[in-house]
Amino acid sequence: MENLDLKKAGLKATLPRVKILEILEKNAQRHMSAEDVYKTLLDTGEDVGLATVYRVLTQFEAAGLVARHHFEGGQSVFEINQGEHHDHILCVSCGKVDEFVDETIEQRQRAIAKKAGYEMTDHSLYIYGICNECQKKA
Amino acid sequence: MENLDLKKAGLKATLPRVKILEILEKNAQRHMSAEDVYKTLLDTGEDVGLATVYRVLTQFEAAGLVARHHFEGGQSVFEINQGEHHDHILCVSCGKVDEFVDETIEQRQRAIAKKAGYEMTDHSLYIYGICNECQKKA
DNA sequence: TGCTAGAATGAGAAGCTTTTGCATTCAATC
DNA sequence: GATTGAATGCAAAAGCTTCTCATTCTAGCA
Ligand SMILES: [Mn+2]
Ligand SMILES: [Mn+2]
Ligand SMILES: [Zn+2]
Ligand SMILES: [Zn+2]
Repeated sequence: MENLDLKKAGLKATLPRVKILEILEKNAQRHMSAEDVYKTLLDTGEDVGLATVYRVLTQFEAAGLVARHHFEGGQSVFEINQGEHHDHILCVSCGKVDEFVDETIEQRQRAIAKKAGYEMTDHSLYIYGICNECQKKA
Repeated sequence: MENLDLKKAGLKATLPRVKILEILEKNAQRHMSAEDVYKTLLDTGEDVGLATVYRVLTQFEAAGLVARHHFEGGQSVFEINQGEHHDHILCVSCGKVDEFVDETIEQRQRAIAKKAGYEMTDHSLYIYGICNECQKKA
């Protein structure tokens, strides 16, 4: 029940918020731009404004419900926050996105931050390359 | 002599290109946005258009003369490409930027890409945190 | 269940960064 | 110094995101 998650996050259970959370949970596409979410809403027959999609996604981010990523090439993309942190590897040719967790890297990052005198708050790591299928095509 | 670098890169030694390369080499600020470069040009009395700054920086990037980074929060920033690749750690409070190289992380990234079936072309790693000075202020 | 107050929404305008079109200017070569 | 294609400047436009404000809706309570 999405309403509970929203309540827990201190957000009123409005129709746009419920629907957007639903879309992100349904996971048709794990990483979606605001525009993607907006189009999905329209396809579903929901009449929600794009501005609201942006507002809601930002609120979800602040509430910790979703994570925002900045993949190369422009728009922010969002994904529902379930389970633990992970990083991404992307195909620059077809746009495929894979996820990974590497504890060694996480550790090194913490060490680097500490050594540089920073109190680490966040980090972002993207690996870009050509995926298997795209290599074959070339 | 900037002209040589430009020639080597297959670029005509035009005034905008020479001046922009100069600015990036002079290193007043290691990581500059197009706007930063533009303002510096104006301050120097050079009458170069912002569009040209963008065009030139993109050409420099393609030629390998500069690296483009996407720090959190908007504009692309550029830095002259001297020496080897490095990654960045940024203060989310004052904007300070530090650089680091970690061979362990570089290695792990290559391993991850390989394992995922990607031919790695690039990667970007940003660590965000609160720097020493900003911690004291808080 | 009906009301009310305040929060949330939709539509469009606006904001920012970056790119593009085009007439003009310039760098390189002869 | 003249020639020619490349480079530039300006203004317009594009793309993504945020903001404004009148209207609608949710939550809480009578
Ligand atoms: Mn992900
Ligand atoms: Mn750097
Ligand atoms: Zn691919
Ligand atoms: Zn700081």
